[in-house]
Amino acid sequence: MIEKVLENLIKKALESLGIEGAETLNVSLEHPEVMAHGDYSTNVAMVLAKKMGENPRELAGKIKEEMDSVLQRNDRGENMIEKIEVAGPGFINFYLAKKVFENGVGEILKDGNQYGRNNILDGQRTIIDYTDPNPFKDFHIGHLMSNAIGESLSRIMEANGAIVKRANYQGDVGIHVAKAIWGAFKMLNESECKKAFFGGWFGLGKNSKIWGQAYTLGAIAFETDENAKKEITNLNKKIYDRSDGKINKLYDIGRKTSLEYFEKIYKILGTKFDYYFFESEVDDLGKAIVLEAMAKGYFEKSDGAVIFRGEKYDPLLHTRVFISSQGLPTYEAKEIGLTKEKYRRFAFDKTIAVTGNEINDYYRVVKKAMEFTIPDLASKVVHIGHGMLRLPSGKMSSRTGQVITGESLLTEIQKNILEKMRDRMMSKKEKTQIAEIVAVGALKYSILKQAAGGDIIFDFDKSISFEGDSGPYLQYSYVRAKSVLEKAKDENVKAKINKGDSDGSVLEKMLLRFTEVVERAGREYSPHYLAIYLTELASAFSTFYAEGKIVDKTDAKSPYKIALTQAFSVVMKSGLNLLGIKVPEKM
RNA sequence: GCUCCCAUGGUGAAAUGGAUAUCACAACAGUCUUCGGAACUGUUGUUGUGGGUUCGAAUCCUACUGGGAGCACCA
Repeated sequence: MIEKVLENLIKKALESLGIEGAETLNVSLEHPEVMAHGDYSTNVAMVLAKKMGENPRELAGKIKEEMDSVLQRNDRGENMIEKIEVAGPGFINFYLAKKVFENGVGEILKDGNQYGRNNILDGQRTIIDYTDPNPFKDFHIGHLMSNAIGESLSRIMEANGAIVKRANYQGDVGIHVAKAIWGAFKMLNESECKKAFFGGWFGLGKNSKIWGQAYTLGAIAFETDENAKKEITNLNKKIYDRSDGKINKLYDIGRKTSLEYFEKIYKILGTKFDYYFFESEVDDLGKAIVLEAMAKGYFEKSDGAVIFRGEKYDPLLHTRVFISSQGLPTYEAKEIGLTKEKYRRFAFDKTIAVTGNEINDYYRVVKKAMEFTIPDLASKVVHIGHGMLRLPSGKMSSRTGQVITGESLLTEIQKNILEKMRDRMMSKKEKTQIAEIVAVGALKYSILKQAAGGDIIFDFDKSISFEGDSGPYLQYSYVRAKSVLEKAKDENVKAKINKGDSDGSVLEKMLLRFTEVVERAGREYSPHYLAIYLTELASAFSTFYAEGKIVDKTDAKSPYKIALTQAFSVVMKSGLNLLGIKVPEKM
């Protein structure tokens, strides 16, 4: 809104100066890094000066003079700009009038939890595909990472006006399943297997742990024991064609308990998927599409396998196998089938897959192959590769059993938080619930605060801090605000915005930037802009909070301060919600 | 070997080609009869190396050094 006003002003000033061609220049209008430099700043003079061969500062001065006189001619009562200054090498800085902030705060209170929502994506139909754990294997911290990013992106895109469907793509067939089943048969004796067939056995959580161990056993044997390798390959075939009743039963139980266990985790994390896709339902489709394209010459046979020569189209791509020499579709072919199947279920304008970045290079090959196999969909496919959660000791591997499961990590964090809460006067049940919200918040924030592409070095003691730059810090600032509002209610001081109340504080300025941050986070698929913003906002509120009493009957500005506090609580709650983080009412 | 990604205070990170490189942790020095101290204020300290483009470079180009990932039937 205000950006439009400023852009128009710049345009008018340039027109009256007779400067042409400014439209095509790369002119920016941005917030100066230092707030003392004003609310907005433009580099238009510096860009133009280069083109016109003039001194940038002098030109900035001329443009500023012109803008001042444009403002004079306009209705001064409606003027939203307090002053304009030329600074530095030729920046033109704008300082907004108090009433802009007062109106802004009023708008936040009026819109409530709708504040910040916008329509820049205009109903764009979007599928976001994330988490993607494999049944029969552990749900490890890498899956937590994909989930945190995917869920947050989903919410941000929704806030920007998209229609979002959440999808989860899981590998329920393949050699990893055979490894786990093989391991399970080795680990369990006759009677345990019998019990397993009746679905009894251990609790749900433990059951999943058994599968993780079974997988590790099978995976190691597969690499070190030739006999075992043969048995597992054989088992894999039997799983595929469902020819053995005993195996089928164990497979069905394993698949079911795995998926139920994942659901439990999604509930804690706050994700509800609209669609589930399984490899077993897209592999035939993917294979068929590839074979059809091979007839047209886009794929070729090599050593019995069907391959795609990516380097033919782009030197940065390479050759990949899409159908193995055994005739089984690989990940690449399945991904094509998946995309087609996604579209069949929900005709999307865009589909976004969130996965680990180790597949970045071959996703590029797959995308190129899509241009030939499913050309109408290929341009709608976006891949976001996130970094890995690394342990200080090195890479995580479920093959060697060196994993931290998502569950154990969350439990550990929750324990720390409960310890911190031990003096709180609350029931044990309430404490546990709050600790869960805070634990999930701490974990998600530590993932979302940095740009998605990079790795996160995961130090158990340091990464999950409850101070400063952390999820609990944000939740805590919200709880404090709520506490203030409680007191205001008790003392019957109501929020009110009077003309001239604004003092142009950092808190006011930050509050009004929420919408543009939501837009940017959506445009660049980067939740971390939001996370960073919320931390700055919380910090501004904490400073404001410490400056003096907010609720004070003797202070004429108290109603405005309460209004600010309320606006803060609204924005913080919405912002955290967009990160997929819940807010407790106390903690 | 080839390709891609990355390198920012002691540590972990941020920065749409813009002004004095921002934040947190740690360290040090302070604030506390309060609306919740999981807080606030202050101090110290940073763009891997060499060239180049630009009025202006952490950001773009180039060479090097160091790290990570990928490179044919796993995903």
